[in-house]
Amino acid sequence: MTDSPPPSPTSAARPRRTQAERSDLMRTRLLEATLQSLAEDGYAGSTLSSIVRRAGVSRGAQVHHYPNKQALMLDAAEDLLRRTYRQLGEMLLSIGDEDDRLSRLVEAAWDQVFSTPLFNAYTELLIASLRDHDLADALRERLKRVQQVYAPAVEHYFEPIDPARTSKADLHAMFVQLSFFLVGLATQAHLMNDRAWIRSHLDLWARQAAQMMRARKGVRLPPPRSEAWRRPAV
Amino acid sequence: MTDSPPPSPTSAARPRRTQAERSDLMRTRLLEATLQSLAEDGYAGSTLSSIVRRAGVSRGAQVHHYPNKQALMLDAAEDLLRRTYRQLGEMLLSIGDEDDRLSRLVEAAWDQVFSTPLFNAYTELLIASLRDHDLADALRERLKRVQQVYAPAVEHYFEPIDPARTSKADLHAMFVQLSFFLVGLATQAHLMNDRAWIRSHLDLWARQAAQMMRARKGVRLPPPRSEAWRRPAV
DNA sequence: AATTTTACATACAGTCTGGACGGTATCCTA
DNA sequence: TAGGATACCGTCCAGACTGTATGTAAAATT
Repeated sequence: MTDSPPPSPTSAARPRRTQAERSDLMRTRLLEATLQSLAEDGYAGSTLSSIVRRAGVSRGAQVHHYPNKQALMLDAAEDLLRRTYRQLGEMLLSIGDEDDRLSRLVEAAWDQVFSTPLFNAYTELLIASLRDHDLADALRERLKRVQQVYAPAVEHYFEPIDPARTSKADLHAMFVQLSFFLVGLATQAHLMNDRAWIRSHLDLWARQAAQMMRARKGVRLPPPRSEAWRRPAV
Repeated sequence: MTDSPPPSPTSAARPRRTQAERSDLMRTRLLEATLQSLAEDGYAGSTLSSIVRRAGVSRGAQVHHYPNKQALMLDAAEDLLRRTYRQLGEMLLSIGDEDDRLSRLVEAAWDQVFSTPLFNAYTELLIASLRDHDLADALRERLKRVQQVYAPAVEHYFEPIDPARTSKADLHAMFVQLSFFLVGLATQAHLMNDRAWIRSHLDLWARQAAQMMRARKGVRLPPPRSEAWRRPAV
């Protein structure tokens, strides 16, 4: 996958870029600025003018790549979910193989994903999707992908304590529930000015989940990566 | 607390309204329209023009009672939380004294509060408060009140199964967690097109909570109402 | 090297928003 | 019942936002 700079060895002193390079770079800058803007200024506050200003490009560049605001937002949502996707994967890999895997996981999820500014952008898109059905479709579609990464890892790392009482479906449901809890927390954490308080709630969830499931013994390898994992884009 | 209509017995054929009556009615109409608009059109979509149109009043009336948009929104938030406050109270009273009080409660909370359009308005205000600090202050303040209604009811209706393992604080925390879960659900339910799926998640929470707590036996009276309950306004 | 296509820039048009203002109707008080 | 206060109305205005139209440079194609 290492692409060596082909025919032109004087790439250092080359101001010439291929069209695709120019486009890619421009799109990247626009998406980055859009997500930052969403996180900082919210959905309504993210006007095209402000995004372009933030990205340091002209208004014309944006309109060239994205014919209207919705197109930009859709692509930004796409990009955001792909990032979150990767981030959740890295988070899963970062948790060790100790017995307190549950509490480690929930804390890592909060620290590395749900409490980050980037996740604020997701929240904004989420609320906006209540009324923008195209956006809702895009989010729904991508959300399935994220769950595909999530799901196999659950069974890889955890098992029911009492299989008679707790089904595998329950196990998965627990983590879906966790994600909802974390989303709810993310939208209201700014009203609860206590950091330790949040910790204690994360811990409570872990203790509570520990009554239904436990970490599998001797699991040292990371979970199998789903097909969708590697695919770079749609 | 029953206020008898005082000196004027000919109130039926009286087109004259007192100034206070006029103001109250106007404010009520504006707040009602604002909350409806928040729920249907979102925070950004709730412009003064649209609100005024929805309320069927003039632009001047609004500006007379609320000098700027923020004032209107703050009062609307106030009103919304007071309504939610009452609604949660009624919900608590509506649950019976059977043993499945837990699952009844979580379903009632979802059906009667968190899944309603009115709660959408709350969601909008919540996200808006991420950037509007005045709004955040107002919400934070009022949220405490709601929790004051919530808290005593918890201990009134439920008790830990194993007091050695589950503290009263844990009990309360469980319900805080429930509310966060429900908020998270409310913001994403439109992406999960399955009604039964939601039910099953509510049920899972109840089953899970049932491992830590149980309904107190023989509790037939409603919980003691906190001071804040009756107070009509700030 | 000429020409076509793509990437980017600037200027402008139409719409909408929030707030201000001048005027009128209704109510209260003395 | 007269005069002041309060409630309400309709319009105007400056700013901002989105989308479009037009122009220029850079790259690709022939």
